[in-house]
Amino acid sequence: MTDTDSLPERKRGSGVKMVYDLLRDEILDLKIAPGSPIDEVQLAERFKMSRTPIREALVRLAGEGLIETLPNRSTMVSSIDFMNLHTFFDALVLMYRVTTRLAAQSHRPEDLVIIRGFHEDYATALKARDHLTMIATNAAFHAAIAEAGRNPYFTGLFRRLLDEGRRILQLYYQSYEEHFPQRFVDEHAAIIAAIEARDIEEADRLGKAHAEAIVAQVQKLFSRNDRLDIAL
Amino acid sequence: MTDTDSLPERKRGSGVKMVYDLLRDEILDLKIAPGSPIDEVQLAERFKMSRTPIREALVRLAGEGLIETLPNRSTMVSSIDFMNLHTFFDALVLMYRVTTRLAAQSHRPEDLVIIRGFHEDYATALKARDHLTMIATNAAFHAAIAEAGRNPYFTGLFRRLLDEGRRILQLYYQSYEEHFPQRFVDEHAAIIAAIEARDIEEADRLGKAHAEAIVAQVQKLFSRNDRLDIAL
DNA sequence: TGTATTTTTCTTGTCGACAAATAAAATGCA
DNA sequence: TGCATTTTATTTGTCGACAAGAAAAATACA
Repeated sequence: MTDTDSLPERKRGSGVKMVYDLLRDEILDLKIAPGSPIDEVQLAERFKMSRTPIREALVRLAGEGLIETLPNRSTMVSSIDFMNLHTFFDALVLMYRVTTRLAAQSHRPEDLVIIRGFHEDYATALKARDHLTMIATNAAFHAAIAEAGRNPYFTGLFRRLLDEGRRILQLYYQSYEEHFPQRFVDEHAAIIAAIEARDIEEADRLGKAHAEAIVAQVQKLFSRNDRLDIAL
Repeated sequence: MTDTDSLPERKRGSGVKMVYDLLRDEILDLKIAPGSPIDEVQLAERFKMSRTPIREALVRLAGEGLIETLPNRSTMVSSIDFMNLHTFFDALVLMYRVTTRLAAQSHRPEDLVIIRGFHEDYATALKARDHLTMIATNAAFHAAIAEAGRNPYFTGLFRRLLDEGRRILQLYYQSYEEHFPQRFVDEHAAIIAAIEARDIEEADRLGKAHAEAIVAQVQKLFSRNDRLDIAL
């Protein structure tokens, strides 16, 4: 509830970004449930600004598929399409491979500093059993690898996939609390090593294996839930 | 100049889409040159509506990277980044492969009808030597193949790449008027056949070859221009 | 009581106006 | 004349208000 208590003064143009960033995080952290309605007026009151900048932020979020807008009617947080999760996984695995591969090929020394930073943040969050931070830093870690590959088209799609993945992993850890795989930290380390060694094929292989391990784990959970649904 | 003379009456909500679509086409057909400034007020007068819907259309175009907005300053058509064309080609070739492959795997009979439609439109435009239509229907043809693959993530990125490709091909044909490759029509036909036969590997191979042929041809031109630039 | 129609309420899409930020022009000064 | 500073002009970002559309509520009617 203490969102914008601090500064009633904002710089011109910063409002949109603020609303966009905050709403985006709330959606990706599942603080707003998929399907929830989004009320422009309510947001305007909350951020103490007019509906115009709110609307612009919403248009941008809609452009990234994070919210859906029914003309003349409501706008709501995009629901997760469980029926077509496989398309998501297909795209995710391919982008893991491509970005890791390109990073091995095109990275510069300074990229590795950033990547290692997120790697350590992830390990720390894992030890602290802090799901939210784990998920966010994991996404940041792989996004940083993609950036090191220096292909904005791949980076753009991959970011979108990682975002969607944040919501799915959030769901995952909510229903499956026990599992905190140290294994993923080790795999991250191996990926960094392959990138640094500029071993493209190895980076590709590790990226693929890493992605498929995550996908398999998530699929295991959801298939279990599927069976449950049928049983009920 | 006779853009919106006809209907001064528009339906609520249609204005944004209209401006968006028209501006998008003008950008992709190079009717507005990259780097050109975009004036909100001017557009508002031209379409006889207030700046609000214009602005929303611009925000969406910016979201797709077709225009660039400098805060508090001007907004202009995105320039083509010739220095990093290779990232574009990398992404394009991969998406050609992936989408053709997936189409061979997942298409339904009705998809082929649509694909064949664009195929014929393309052949017709080629015979008529109508560049603009050629380029647009070529993009539509491959977008239709992507749709048949039924992976919205790939389709989304591919559409973006095909859009950007429209601008580049436009440039290409402007400076290199002679070449109207019948070859591409034949390759399209071969791709359709592979998709229909559900021959995934062949579709992949043909998609890759087709993409690389186009890339090679465009690169040949631009490398020639590069040399010219150096000579001057 | 149940269904069709009207009325009301609520949300969105659009508008015109104003204010902040920047660029351009004008002025001052050496 | 050349440069720094002030003034003006232009353009963007934000605001409050209003009207169109759709959903919900209320009413009429069988």
